[in-house]
Amino acid sequence: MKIDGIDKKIIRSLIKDARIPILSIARDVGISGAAIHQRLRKLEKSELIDSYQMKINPKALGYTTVAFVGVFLETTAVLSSIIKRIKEIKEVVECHYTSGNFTIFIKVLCKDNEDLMLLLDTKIKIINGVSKFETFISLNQQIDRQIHI
Amino acid sequence: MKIDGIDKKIIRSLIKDARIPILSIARDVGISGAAIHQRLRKLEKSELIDSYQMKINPKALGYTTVAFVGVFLETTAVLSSIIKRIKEIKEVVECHYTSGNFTIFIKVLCKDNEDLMLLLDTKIKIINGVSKFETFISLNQQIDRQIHI
DNA sequence: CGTGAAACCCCGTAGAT
DNA sequence: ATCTACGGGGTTTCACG
Repeated sequence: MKIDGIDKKIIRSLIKDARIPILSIARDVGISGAAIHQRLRKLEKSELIDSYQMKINPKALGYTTVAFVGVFLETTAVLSSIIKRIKEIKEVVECHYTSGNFTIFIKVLCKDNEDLMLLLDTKIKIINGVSKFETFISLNQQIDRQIHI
Repeated sequence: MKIDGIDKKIIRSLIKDARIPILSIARDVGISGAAIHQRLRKLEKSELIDSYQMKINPKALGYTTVAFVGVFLETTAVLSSIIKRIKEIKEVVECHYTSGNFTIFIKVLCKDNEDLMLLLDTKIKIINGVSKFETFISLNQQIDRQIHI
């Protein structure tokens, strides 16, 4: 998959604002709307474009606490059934199977620290196969971006 | 900030596909385009909507390794200057100031594990004030979603 | 890979309910 | 808060270079 300078400009525009009109990109770049359209179709088919998403601001919904939880599993634990249980926890936004100290690693959003404690206590701890976990609370997110194009 | 069922439908549509036409949402929901338009304006003003973003698939660019790095800082370290150095590393997509075991916690995307080793060795380790760090490689991401609406 | 034209569709606003 | 209507503009496809 090779992308040229024009593709990069299209991608950068749409990363900044996914709802920008193609014709507006076309004017910026200096080629016709039809050409941008054609390139976009190709980029979409190439799987370089995963999706176009509206991004919600969790703080506006009262979710002010971001935390990472490293989970240790018992050797007898069945991963797939644990993942299934974790998926049911709506506060979980990421879940990774990891090498390193932990077996799985999750990112959660909670309304406050008390809700986080409650979540750990009533939703994580009780999952069968979870032996222990370690929590890291994000006091401040300094960087949030996509891979550089 | 109170949102009703119609707002939720609008938000869910746009999380799934940020480029969907307002009129298409209108037909789904069963009210006019003008009404959807007005609701969207309100949602945007409320800061519930952070942005509309095209999401890139890093794998299509050859970035196959996802890792988290917990960094310990020396007590004398100046946070802001360290963050500044970290921002210059293009593979870093998230950076959090955390409570817990680590001082800062970052998420990185690399082409492969060798590139990750190189990054840790030549870009993280050498930052003034970094005393040590711990790496967790994501072997598989099982969940990637936004807060549930 | 690029173009412009044509047909179709959408957006944003205005004014009424 | 919703509607219809409208004018300006956007999207998509096409034949062609």
